[in-house]
Amino acid sequence: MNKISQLLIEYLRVSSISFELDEHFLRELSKITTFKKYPKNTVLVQEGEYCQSLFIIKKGLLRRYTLHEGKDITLEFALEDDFIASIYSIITGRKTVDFIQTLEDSEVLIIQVEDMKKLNIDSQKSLLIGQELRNNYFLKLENRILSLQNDSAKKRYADLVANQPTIIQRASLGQIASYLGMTQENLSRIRRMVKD
Amino acid sequence: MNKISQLLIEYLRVSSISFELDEHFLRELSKITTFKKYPKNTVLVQEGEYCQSLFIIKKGLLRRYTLHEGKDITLEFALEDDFIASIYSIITGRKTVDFIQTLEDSEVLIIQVEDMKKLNIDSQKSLLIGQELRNNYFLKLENRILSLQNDSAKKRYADLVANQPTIIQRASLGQIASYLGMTQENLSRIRRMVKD
DNA sequence: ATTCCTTTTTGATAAATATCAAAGGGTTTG
DNA sequence: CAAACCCTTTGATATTTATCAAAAAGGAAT
Repeated sequence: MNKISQLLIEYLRVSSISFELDEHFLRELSKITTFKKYPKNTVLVQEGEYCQSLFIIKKGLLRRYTLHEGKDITLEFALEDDFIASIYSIITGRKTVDFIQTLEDSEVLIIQVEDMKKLNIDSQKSLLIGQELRNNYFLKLENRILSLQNDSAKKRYADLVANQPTIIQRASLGQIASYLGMTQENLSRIRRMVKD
Repeated sequence: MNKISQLLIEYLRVSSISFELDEHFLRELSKITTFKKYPKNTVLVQEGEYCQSLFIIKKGLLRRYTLHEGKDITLEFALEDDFIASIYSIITGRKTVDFIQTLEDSEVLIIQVEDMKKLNIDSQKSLLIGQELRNNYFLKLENRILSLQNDSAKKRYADLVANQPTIIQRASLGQIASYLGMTQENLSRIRRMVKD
């Protein structure tokens, strides 16, 4: 068993995927998986690219963002044992409208989704995994919508502190503020209020 | 070919599903599909139920909503040839936290997702359909997030008018306002401003 | 039409958030 | 060390949005 299989197994154990994957499947999957290290602030994916890559984060912190009317808007943070991708591009086959960058020195596993079709594996199994990934993602998005739709800026910040406390320390104020749908000045003031 | 098959075929043709379904598949699917009419303001699904139903709307308008801190919050509208469901409950198998109601006299096809497992069909095919439904849904949610995260109330309203103009006429002000994440007083004023 | 009920609009005011400009605090770099 | 840079904080003000209360406008039933 090679290093990449090992890392994949670790990922599957830690992540919310409830699947038991057999050795054969893992061996096949590891064939199309690469392991890479990137320094802080590296842009892995850029607007306008056709991006079918799935990044599984073994170490570090990544961010997906877009330019909405010229402004840099954070769409998503992804920590150790999360994955991140331009799902829009994977689904539609069109050029991505997002960027993905590292916010820290990071180590990732990269899987080209299109390569999965070439594997000698049970296609049903990979469909089921895809289904589970989509399900998890969906639950995240629904919560995010409810929060943006109804909660005050203060509440949204408090929820982020409660649910993803390390992001507060590891990302910049502006990146967090845009993720929460507010200006960085407002977030700065909220943060001060909460501290006291 | 019975009436339900007919309706299913129509749905598949009109909706964004890019699938060609063979007769066998349709015949099987129609076995577990029922057709029902409901008068306006009927609650089809209630918080606390285990709900595995998928509603395909042939006529009318439905709304999914939840009680968030006591307030009625619209999560989704669904028109003719949309589908609507408590996807949370389907995914997690837990009790739903949402309600689904008709806003007009409506006609729907109902499929119990759990029944699909019993069908004598190519399971790969049904996985692929599920995948496509999830993909479409995902794209909707991403747009919704971007809008709630960045746009002003005025812009959110304008986008709704542009993208789902009939909802403006068919749902009540309060239902639309909560969907857009604002108070109904604010929406009332915005609407007046836009008219002039 | 009259009553009753619900929804929408309006008004006055308060609170939340954005904007713009400048100052402060670090860190890196020459 | 000073200069340059980036990020964060602070201040003053404007804008947006929410809140609360009441009036107006529609609909449905009698």
